[in-house]
Amino acid sequence: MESSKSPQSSKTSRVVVPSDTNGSRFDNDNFSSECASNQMVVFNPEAGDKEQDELGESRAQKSGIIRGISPSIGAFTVQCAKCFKWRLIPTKHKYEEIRERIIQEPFVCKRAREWRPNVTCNDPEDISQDGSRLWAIDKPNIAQPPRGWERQIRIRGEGGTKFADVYYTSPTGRKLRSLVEIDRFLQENPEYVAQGVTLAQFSFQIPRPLRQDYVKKKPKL
DNA sequence: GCCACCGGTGGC
DNA sequence: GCCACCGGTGGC
Repeated sequence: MESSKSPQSSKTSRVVVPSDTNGSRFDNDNFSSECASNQMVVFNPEAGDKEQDELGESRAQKSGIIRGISPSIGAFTVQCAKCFKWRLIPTKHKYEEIRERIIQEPFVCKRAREWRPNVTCNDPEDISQDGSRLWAIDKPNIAQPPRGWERQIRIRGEGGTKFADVYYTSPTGRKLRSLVEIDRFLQENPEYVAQGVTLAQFSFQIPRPLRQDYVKKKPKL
């Protein structure tokens, strides 16, 4: 019944998930063979912000991350490898720091004490997998961007041919869309190379949508 | 005129 | 078949 999703005015844009359908599928059904602890997610809070009020930290996000940096991504959250609860990460920088070594150092609630002194696996999760938001599963172990550079993820609208785009903004404000462009930029601006910036510090891997039908299937002829 | 966004495709 | 890359363009 869900296979025939009609795009309905995708004009509404944004990346709000239609909700319902299957909220239970992700519970603990089984993140299955895949090691859930490796998965990191960014989500768009657009649809609901109830939980936001209950969390003191989310305030900082609201003014900081959401506003100024990326309208597409509302917040960053990581799943505890032990209890499987989702913990909000207070800053993008911290998120990127965790993501960079998520495989070698799986995230656990205890680590959230860096910004939430007494949190444990017994505390309720910061955010739940209800269908009210768009969840994007990020790729693990992506290098942190060089100092002064910013890596941005833009989630595309539902029904498109692609889920998201990644681009980097240089310290000078230049937006770069591919490794080819990065490489060219570095050649034209050797001072960054002198600072130690290398191509290996960049990745254009995009996250995957939790809902597979978010992206339009191939046209098929 | 610029740029954020989306679609198309060539190469793997 | 997937995805890295880039061209085109509509909205500001």
